[in-house]
Amino acid sequence: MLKITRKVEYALIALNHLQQQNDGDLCSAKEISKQYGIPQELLAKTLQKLARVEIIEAVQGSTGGYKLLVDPSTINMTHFFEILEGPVGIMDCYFDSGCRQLNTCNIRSPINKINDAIRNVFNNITLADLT
Amino acid sequence: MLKITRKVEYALIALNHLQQQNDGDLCSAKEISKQYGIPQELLAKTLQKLARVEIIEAVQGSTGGYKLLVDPSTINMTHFFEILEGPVGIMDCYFDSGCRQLNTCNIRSPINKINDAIRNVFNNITLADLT
DNA sequence: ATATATACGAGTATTTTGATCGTATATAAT
DNA sequence: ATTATATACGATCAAAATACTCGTATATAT
Repeated sequence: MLKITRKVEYALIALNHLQQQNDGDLCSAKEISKQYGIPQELLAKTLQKLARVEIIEAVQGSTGGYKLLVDPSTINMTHFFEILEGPVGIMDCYFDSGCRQLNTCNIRSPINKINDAIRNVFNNITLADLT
Repeated sequence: MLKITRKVEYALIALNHLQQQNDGDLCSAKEISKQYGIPQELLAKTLQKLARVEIIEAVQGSTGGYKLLVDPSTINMTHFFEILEGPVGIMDCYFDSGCRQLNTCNIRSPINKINDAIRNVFNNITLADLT
């Protein structure tokens, strides 16, 4: 309950790693996956997603890899999580409307307050806080 | 990601309901499950757990049911969640030690800070805030 | 050409969560 | 006493989410 996924975990580890590189230095998914003992393909997929939204830059080819493209202090965790996993909240009813209990639900308002509080926590933590 | 479970959701709905009863009035699991459209057996199991830790009282027999046993403002969400689901945190490494990445992990300290922030949010919300 | 990198859709495996079932016990009402 | 209806609880089954892998394509330095 209330756990982040491996995908997010791996992304955070990788971004921390990229932050510690000298400017312009590339790191491959293989390299990172080996160093931290995480599955290469899964990490690669996640980094590809981050490359698509231009948080990191992907360089193809035999000496390719990834490097940071933005100032990490400008990316907060709510934003980051939502790139990888969709809306941040402790219940789905907050976002979509497929809930059969919606009409009779007696905890919507407090749940919304909790959601706001959680999102607020994540809004105030940036990628730069990882290091 | 970061979702509470149905078990917890159902428990919150039920406790909200119990809070609205006149003092001493019992509600059965069946009654509550019908009113909010939630599975009776699952709700019952959850209420049994809460009865075991004496947050609610269970009365057996044909006119039995559950009623609140404590002042809801004395039970915070961290405590409540942990009764039903174990340790509150966005990653397990914070609690147990089965993680193969522990030694090489480069995000332990920031993860711990996030955990503390999340737990702090839940520490400051009580069952009484549900109503 | 070869080796090695990213790109990405499809597919499989595992784990977690959600829900149900069977049986036992308690108790009010008949 | 019997019946109806409650809780108690372990076991089990089903479904959904998550974690991971594979195959194929493309890019590029050597």
